[in-house]
Amino acid sequence: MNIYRTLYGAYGPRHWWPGETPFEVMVGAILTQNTSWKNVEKAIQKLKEKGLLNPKGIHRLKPGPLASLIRSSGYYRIKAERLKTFVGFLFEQYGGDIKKMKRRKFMELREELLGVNGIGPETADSILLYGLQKPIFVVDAYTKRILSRHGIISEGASYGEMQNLFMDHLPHDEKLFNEYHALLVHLGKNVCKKNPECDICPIKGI
DNA sequence: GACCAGGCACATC
DNA sequence: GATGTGCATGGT
Repeated sequence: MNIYRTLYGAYGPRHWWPGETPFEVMVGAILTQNTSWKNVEKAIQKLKEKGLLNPKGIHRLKPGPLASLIRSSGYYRIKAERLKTFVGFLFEQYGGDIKKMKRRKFMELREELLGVNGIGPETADSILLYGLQKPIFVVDAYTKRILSRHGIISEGASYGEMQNLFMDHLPHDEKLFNEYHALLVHLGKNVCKKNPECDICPIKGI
């Protein structure tokens, strides 16, 4: 919590995860797997231009054409399949209705998502937190790097261990989890990269 | 021309 | 359970 307060004091609210709709956030969560957000934005933009950035639009597209639209996000063939699989799940279980999905108990939904091929823990948690406003903490490469570099966790720590570290010590508040993770990403992107020695890192020594 | 970026599945031991 | 590999574009 001290780290959170320090980061918030340094950078203020980040208003994070760009995306006009929950579905857009979910698509972004899959496309950004091991990929820079800039490349994902271009792919999202293409889908938008074609009016296909909605469950029906993706559902009707064939993998080939979908792959060429999302080419800029890398791994485009496998990601086209993953989007198709996810949207297939959305229609199969929830009739293609995000609102219906949102009404599901979220820890049970999390298990369902993890069962979908192409959705791992980070993607599932991003969908839940940033797409559906559920109180779950998202761990990503930035989070892991920052925690291990400051000696808060060991390098080999698992996803669950890192997630529990936050969730065991913080109130389960969606807004807090959202903001906290966003601040960690901001720190990772804008500070750690330029200062690998951590001299100017605001959370040094906390 | 390396190296990296908001992972995941799958094979193998 | 741990470790290794394929997937692919675009920026530095």
